[in-house]
Amino acid sequence: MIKPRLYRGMRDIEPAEMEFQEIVLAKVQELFKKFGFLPLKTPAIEYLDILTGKYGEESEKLFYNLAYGDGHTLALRYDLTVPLARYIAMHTHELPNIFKRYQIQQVWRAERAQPRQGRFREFLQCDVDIIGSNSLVSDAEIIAISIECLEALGFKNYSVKLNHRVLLKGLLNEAGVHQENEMVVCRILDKIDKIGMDKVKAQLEKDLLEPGQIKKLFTFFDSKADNEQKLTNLENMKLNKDAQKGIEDLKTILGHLNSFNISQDKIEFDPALARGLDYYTGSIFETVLLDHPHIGSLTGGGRYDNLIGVFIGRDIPACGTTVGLDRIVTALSEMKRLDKKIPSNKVLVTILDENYASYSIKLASKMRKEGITVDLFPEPASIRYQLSYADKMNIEFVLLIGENEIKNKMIRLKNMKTGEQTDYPEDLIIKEIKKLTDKKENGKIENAKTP
RNA sequence: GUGGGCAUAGCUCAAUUGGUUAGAGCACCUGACUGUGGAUCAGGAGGUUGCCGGUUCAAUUCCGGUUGCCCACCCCA
Repeated sequence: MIKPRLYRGMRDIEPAEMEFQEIVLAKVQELFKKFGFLPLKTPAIEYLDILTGKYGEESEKLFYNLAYGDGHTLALRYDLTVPLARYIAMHTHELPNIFKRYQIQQVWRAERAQPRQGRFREFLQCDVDIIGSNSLVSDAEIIAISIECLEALGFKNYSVKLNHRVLLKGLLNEAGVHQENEMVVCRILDKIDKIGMDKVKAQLEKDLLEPGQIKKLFTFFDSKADNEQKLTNLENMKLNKDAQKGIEDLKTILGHLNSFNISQDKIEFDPALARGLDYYTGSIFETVLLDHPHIGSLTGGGRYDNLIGVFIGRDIPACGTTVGLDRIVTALSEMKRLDKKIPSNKVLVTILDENYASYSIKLASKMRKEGITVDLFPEPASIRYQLSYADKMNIEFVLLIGENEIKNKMIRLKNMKTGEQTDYPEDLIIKEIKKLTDKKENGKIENAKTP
């Protein structure tokens, strides 16, 4: 015998959770379509050199590398953005000048799994990207779509953090931070919210920066004002070109977001936000749940204007975000929005007698043609056995079909909730069932807790 | 990758300072109920106490190792 087990970070998504995931997925997908995005799928496996050199050293340690007999070096995709860039590079001439695509597929990362934080080694990402435009309308639209996504799923207390890579670079330059220290400094700065200003200062002082540099840096980050004010404050400092470019971009994006009718208080300009992936070149953003900080970001993205160029030697601007579907489901289930028992509007058609199995099959088929969801019991068995199944499956309506029914030409309908049983002539039974299940379906829609 | 905790029935957990046959609830199966589920009652099945070694007359309990899981940090979706 082989002990059944799962590789760490992998999980089975069981029927109840899967049904829930499908509801969430349908909403997300509908939204992407509404924004005019086209679907795309790419393979799980890519050549290793397609993936390397894009994410940064730390991330690339998390690739699942595949050994294969023919000597090719392969890996499972780490995200959906680089495969998209590869796809664009292979099809530049056929694609429209602006290409908006959404993609919903799994990605794999060999990091330590942590279910409570919605963190797995295999997880579902929903990406939306706009390829081919420099316009900051794209950045704003991508942020708008992330927000609409969360709104559609019923999230309320979230915040979109927004920053700009060029601005960040400019600010670090102003403070004289060496390039090799940039990432480390960013990472520490990022923790201002979590561990507080003083601890951050202490960490920076520890053989990284001079007190003078730290003082300078904090003139940029130490601000409680609103977005507009923060940006204006920075602008008034007359900083280097990079910083100014970043500020200008962010102001423009915030302006467009206004036009998208996105309320400004959902967005927080955070000059310390860095984000991990190397390929970002402009705006960067992510969303977090204020009540569930341990879950980390639900969405994250930014502008990456020279990623595609890596494959064709000519830059094509691009901007996009990913929506972390598994993480969203984790968050919703933590918020108790996930109803484990999804009400069923199925009808169970029983087979009580082997001799009349064909009658049950035919009736089930007829009902399905009428649009009724029918679960046909697969074998002749005792009523007890089949009713107990219906009970476990939360099925409300059961059709009893056995010798009595065939002889009397009456089908017995049992309501599992009330225990009531009524006999209907063959020609009326479908109509009756349809009436009952339609009613239930409507009630279900009216009463459905929006996840 | 760093730190901490846990490991006993399918699940959730008991088992006195180390002491006889490792228990309970839920779930499962059978019957009361030969055409009626949930409720009740009676019974049944289910275990190499993660694995390997050590200490001891005796280990679920103590020690060492190992594997797995959980939590936090890091990073991220």
